[in-house]
Amino acid sequence: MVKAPGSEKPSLRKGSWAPEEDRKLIAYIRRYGIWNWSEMPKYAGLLRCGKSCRLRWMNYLRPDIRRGNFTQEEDETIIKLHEQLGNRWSAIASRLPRRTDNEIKNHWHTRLSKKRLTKNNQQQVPSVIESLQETQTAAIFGFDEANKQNQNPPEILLADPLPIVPNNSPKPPKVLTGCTSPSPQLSTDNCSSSTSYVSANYEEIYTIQISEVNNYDHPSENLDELHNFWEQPFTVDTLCMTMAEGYGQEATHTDPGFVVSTPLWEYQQDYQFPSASSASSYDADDDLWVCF
DNA sequence: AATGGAGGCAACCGCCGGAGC
DNA sequence: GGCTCCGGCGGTTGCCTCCAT
Repeated sequence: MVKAPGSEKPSLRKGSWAPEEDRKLIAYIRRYGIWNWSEMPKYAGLLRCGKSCRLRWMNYLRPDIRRGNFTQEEDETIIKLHEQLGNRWSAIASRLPRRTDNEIKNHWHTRLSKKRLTKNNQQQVPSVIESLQETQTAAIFGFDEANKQNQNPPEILLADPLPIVPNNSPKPPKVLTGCTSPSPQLSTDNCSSSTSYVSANYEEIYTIQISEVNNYDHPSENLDELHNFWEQPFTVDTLCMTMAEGYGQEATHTDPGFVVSTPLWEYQQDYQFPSASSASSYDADDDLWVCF
């Protein structure tokens, strides 16, 4: 039996992700959201399995991930939670804002388990851990009154950064109602030194080229619309599609219906939202800033 | 400067549970 | 109830970098 030309499945790539692949994945998710991991690679022009894409996004490319060294408070929290929960890394990660289970797991195996072993051998119990067991850990999980600027936002502000398309949708939707990747001027405070090209080239990766988007084999895409979207510079205005845009209208961040979800806000903390004129408000239920 | 070992971490693998049919 | 698909999770692997020799 002879296979028809082109009928064979292309072999899937494995191993480290190239910057090009990262850009494609980010561009696609920013455009269409997450609708089906197993189908997504095909449309995004990636020779990767869906699981690989999901892992890459969840553990590395998501804009709301904090990277870099763990603080002592985080270490102590992990140790404490590990005592309570065991190896349930996802449960532990859910208590540590912006840290992934994979990162915590690696950190545990490479640093904390040894550290803990050493301490146990010395028959010592860290006093800080004891105090943590007795007191509320709000200072770790939310704002610290004494040092607000260096703390993570409250957990409630860290909603999923991207619109989720219902799984039963056979094709990506034409229009999204939100787009919340970070601005290019990311803080490098939390980036690890040089462990990965992504840390060093984070900004570059978020600069998506129009040609890459054009390569999407997407049946329902309007390329002109795509051109317009990607030709715009990265600004607060253009990073956020608006409800008005959903109906084919132009809009800016001051227009009624302008919506920005908090992950973007998180990266734009020096941005003056129009709330100063009481024309907008934060909707905690939907995790959005809305203009009126 | 070359090399080998150790550590760190991104990514893979296999399993499991839930949803849909 | 059984099957399939998909997403999530934890264990593990293997590559890369750093550092001591």
